[in-house]
Amino acid sequence: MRQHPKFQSMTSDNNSAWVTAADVARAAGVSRSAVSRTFTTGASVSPATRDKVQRAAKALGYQVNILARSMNQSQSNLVGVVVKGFDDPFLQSLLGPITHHLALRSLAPLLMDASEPAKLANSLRHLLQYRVAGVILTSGKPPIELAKQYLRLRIPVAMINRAPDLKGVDVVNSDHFEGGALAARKLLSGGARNLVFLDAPTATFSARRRGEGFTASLAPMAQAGRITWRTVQTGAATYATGFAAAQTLFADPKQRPDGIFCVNDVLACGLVDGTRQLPNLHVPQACQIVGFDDIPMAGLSAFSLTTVHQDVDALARSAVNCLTERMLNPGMPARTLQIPVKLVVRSTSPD
Amino acid sequence: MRQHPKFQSMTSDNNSAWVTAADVARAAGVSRSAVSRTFTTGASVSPATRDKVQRAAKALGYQVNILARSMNQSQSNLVGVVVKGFDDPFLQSLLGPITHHLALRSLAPLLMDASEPAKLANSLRHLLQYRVAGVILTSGKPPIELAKQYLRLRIPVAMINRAPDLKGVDVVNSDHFEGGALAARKLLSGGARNLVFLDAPTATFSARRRGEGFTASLAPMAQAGRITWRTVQTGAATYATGFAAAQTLFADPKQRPDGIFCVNDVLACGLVDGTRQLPNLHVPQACQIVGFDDIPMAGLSAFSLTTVHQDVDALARSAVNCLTERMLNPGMPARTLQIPVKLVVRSTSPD
DNA sequence: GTGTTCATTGCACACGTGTGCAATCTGATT
DNA sequence: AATCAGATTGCACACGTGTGCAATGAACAC
Repeated sequence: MRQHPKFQSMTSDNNSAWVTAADVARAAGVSRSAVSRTFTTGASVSPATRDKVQRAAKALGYQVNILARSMNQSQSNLVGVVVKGFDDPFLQSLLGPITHHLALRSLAPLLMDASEPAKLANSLRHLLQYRVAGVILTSGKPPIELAKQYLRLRIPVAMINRAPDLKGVDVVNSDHFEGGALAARKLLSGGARNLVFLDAPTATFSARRRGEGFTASLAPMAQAGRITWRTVQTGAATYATGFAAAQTLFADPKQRPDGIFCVNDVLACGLVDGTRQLPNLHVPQACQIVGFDDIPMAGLSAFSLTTVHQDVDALARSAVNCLTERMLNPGMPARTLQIPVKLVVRSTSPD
Repeated sequence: MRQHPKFQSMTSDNNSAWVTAADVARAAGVSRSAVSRTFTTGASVSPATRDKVQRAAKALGYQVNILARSMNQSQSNLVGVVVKGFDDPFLQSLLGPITHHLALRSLAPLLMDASEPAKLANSLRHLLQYRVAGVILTSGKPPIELAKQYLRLRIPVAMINRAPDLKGVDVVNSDHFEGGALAARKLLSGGARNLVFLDAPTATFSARRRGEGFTASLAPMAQAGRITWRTVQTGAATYATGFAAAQTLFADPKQRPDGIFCVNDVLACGLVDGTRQLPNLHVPQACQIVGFDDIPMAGLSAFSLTTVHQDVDALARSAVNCLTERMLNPGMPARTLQIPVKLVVRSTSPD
């Protein structure tokens, strides 16, 4: 409820609760501009007035109104963070670093859920209303017409682990291909000769690259006839699916795999758990298992999974970097960054 | 970089990119007020003009500037969500529902990390700058002087699973006491006679209540000398700690517990895993284990943990409810809500 | 035809801030 | 002492929106 002008004098002294720069100025005996400049980095204020202002501000409990500041320069310091649901452990582990690196640049994350694809467009529209300074997409292909709008408005967009198919959008990816290759080489050096790539039907860019890296490293020996390998499609990439896969993978005694590369850790952990139920099947002696992501669960002694580690901190840092650099220089050509991965050897593979 | 007035006519036609209500008004041939009213629920606009405006808005890609709206009514529709780090699986599972229920009321979560206690005060100060419509605290005791400031500014604050020791702040808690009692009764009915409450040193309100409920339910039989029980303090409440606890708990063959209540699931899962390494110790035959929280990991077949389920959706919904009600009626007396818990029986207890 | 009620519309002000411009002040140099 | 350069300050405008108030117009009853 806005105050009518004629009543304003009655309420301006207190009550309205929110302390404004004008209040501080009055208390400190300076102009409102001085207050503004005190709280603006790089502005010209004498030490004396700055001191007076800060003293008064502290006494009154003044906080700069970021909304007003944002409107004035017609851009907020909010960054939209779009996630697909909150169930995926890997995306969860991305959230902390993103928040951290945004905070380092005094940006704040505005969380948006786009679990259903239809929601994504709405999320992006909502973010537009907040005049976000940028957007980090951890999933979902942005609707093309909205992407153009973002581009036209010069709002930086950065995507993590997504296909670099959108012009003008920075992409930060783990080196999924190399990760797949690492997994393949580890399995081979561990003695595996009948290999399986356990894949899920959601054919994401990351998953595809992992598979490509895996099979590329297998190709020479496969062509020489020294190993066999096949891809097994599961249901959704869940723990339960991985658990169930143990049954089917080892059902045929004549065709038992001795090395399995899972497209991600959730699937792999389920598989490890599932193999425990099977008689005479010791991991890693009878069969090695390698996962991907290195989510916290993979490190637990219940699974102790050998896996390909994604550097979530570097992913987050690079994405935020892309945003801030593009904020300063909107015309900058789009980049595609590769973040190195590394193999973490635990108990589901020898050594 | 703001445009100088004399150049404005050169740029106003396009370029500035952001479409304002004035642009829409011009295109639709109506006043700017009409545009504003079209996008304000409950305002008075004729169907004819509303239609013209919406058509023009769509054509120009107009999005209401929420920052400007917020400033005008001197309150944003951002809600601060303060979490302590992003590692705790239970808090992670709270994030989704909170976002969801906020979105239902067209509020957006502004994430703030307060992993170090010192950060908490800063987080709350930052939120003040955003003129947040409310704050949800999932951890950390708010500094008393800042709390007063929030109270004075009539900013609703809701806490989840915290001690209701702050006046004027709504608190939503799971019924930890009853949860502890449920665990005790389950263990007793399963035949346990030498009980242990596995606690962590972080003496949070939730943990204390769980312990109190547990011991209260044990008291009668303990006084009758029919059972024994003790509290065992571990290190930090982590998986590794729980894993290690298995060794020490069963070290003395003369004093082996046959029923253990863990203060949370992470600890319990570690313990379950740890007991697997011990010879001749079958869960649940030799020893039952009950956890608390029902985090996703507890349901995995690797642990299949009997545990006390917290209704995260109800917790989130209630917290958001408290906020919105208090936004409408700031003077409302503070409430303390109890959310029922329920026992989820899995494989670490009989039946 | 006249008077009355009510929905609709436009004007203008307010929200709280950053900042260009001109005026003023400070201190050093000639 | 006079001059000048540079630092500091205040004024006023702009950011984009919501809304009270008065004016306009339509619909309706007599």
